[in-house]
Amino acid sequence: MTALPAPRDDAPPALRRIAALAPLTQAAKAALADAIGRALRVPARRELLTEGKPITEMRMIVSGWAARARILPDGQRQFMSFLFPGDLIGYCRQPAPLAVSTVVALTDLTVCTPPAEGDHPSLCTAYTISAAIEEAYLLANITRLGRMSAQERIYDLFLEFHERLALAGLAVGGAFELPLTQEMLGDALGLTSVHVNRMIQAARRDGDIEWRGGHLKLRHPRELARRLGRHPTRISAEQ
Amino acid sequence: MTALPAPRDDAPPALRRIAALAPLTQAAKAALADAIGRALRVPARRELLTEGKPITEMRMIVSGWAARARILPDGQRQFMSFLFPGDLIGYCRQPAPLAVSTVVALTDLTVCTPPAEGDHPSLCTAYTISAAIEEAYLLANITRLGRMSAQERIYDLFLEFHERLALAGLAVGGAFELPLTQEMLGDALGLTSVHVNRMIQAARRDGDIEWRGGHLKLRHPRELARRLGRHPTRISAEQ
DNA sequence: CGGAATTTTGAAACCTTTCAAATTGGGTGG
DNA sequence: CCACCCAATTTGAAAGGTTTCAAAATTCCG
Repeated sequence: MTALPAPRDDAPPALRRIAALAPLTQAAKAALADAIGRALRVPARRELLTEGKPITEMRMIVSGWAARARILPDGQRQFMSFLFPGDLIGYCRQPAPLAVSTVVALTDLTVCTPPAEGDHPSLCTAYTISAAIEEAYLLANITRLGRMSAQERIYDLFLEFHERLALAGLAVGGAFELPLTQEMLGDALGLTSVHVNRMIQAARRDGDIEWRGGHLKLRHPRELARRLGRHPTRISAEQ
Repeated sequence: MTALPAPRDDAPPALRRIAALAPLTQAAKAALADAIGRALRVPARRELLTEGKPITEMRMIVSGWAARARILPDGQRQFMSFLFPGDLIGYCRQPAPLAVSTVVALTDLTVCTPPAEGDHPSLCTAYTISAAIEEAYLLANITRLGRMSAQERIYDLFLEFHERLALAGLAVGGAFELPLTQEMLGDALGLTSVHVNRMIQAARRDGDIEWRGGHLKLRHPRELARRLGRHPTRISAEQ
């Protein structure tokens, strides 16, 4: 009896995510794995892109969390979206692109320079799908900010984290590492850290979440999603 | 003495906008003008795309206003962005795309099917730039919703309208046609129509705007932009 | 001209922010 | 291994901005 080739659950999260977006050829997988193997460290707080400055190179997050942000004249900060392993940074198609948002490392990161689009058509498809998904999450953030209460915003963002991290194999059973401060959550949700804190405490009291030591567990992700009327993000009819 | 070819200020606004994004070949201009000439009417309130449904064809707004929207389970509506003459609808690169937002006609529209990307490389560039600009305006909306007061949101959105309409030649001297109800503004700004109304009245009292009969005039656009710390949207170092 | 949609007004309730200060927690050096 | 320090979390009270719910006034359109 011969063993079937087992699905590689031990593949790097970044590779897992990209491979989940579009079927990759063996060559494309190898090229991406190679790039990931040569990833470099970036310390927390460092900017990978700065709003208004030219974008010279595409990057991919290999490990850690980053955020797209805008800084207002008065120093306030607004996060546009979060970036996880497998997410692209500076993927643009127009000539001489300028960054429309700053990208900042929220934790210590490792980032790599993924294979160029031209080299592997199957990777090109995955990059395109990745960009489309990212736009969908921008829209989700607009809806959160425009139409949800503070409590709903927090739950909805946690569910988004869960959905996205699961794609890279980084969330199991409603639980995942959450290396954010309550102030960072506030920067994403348009709330003060004080109010985020109060709503988190309410969520704990209600038995909806556990969050200690950088580890978050959603007690009833399904039921929470139902309460919020939240649907999984889909951008393509395929698969 | 021979007359120089004068810039065609009488070109259709949609063509003006696209031509302003990237230099177009004569053939591309002709093809686009031809498409615009065969535009069709779409009545107000009609949906041009529906969230979750397949996208079959690309469109371009020739005249009128539309919006990208999401409808929540409880019937609330959130506008993601507005679409003006020269803006693209359903321009996607991934296979079998599904609409991530509904697109609804806010006024009676005319829309056309613009030339496919493959036919004119210069148009492809313009489409790409158009998509990048649209993303920048999504980010602007996130910042508005997350970090601005009601009054600031209204001013900032009006300045965005001015900037975008000017590109198509539809705004002069700080004034333009604004065919929105205060409820629609609320749907974009995450506010109730009642509060939009109160803030609009305050803006009138302060002498910052005039708005009657669908016609809006910003009294001091420059000074208003300065007060808000608003910079023009730039996505490319070229031009 | 009539009816529907939109704008306007008021008062009270509600959610979120603000400002400060106290407490907790994690990491570092002695 | 403990003490210390800084960052992050937590708490309270008061102020503030926005929503809610009606109802009235106005405007637009057929």
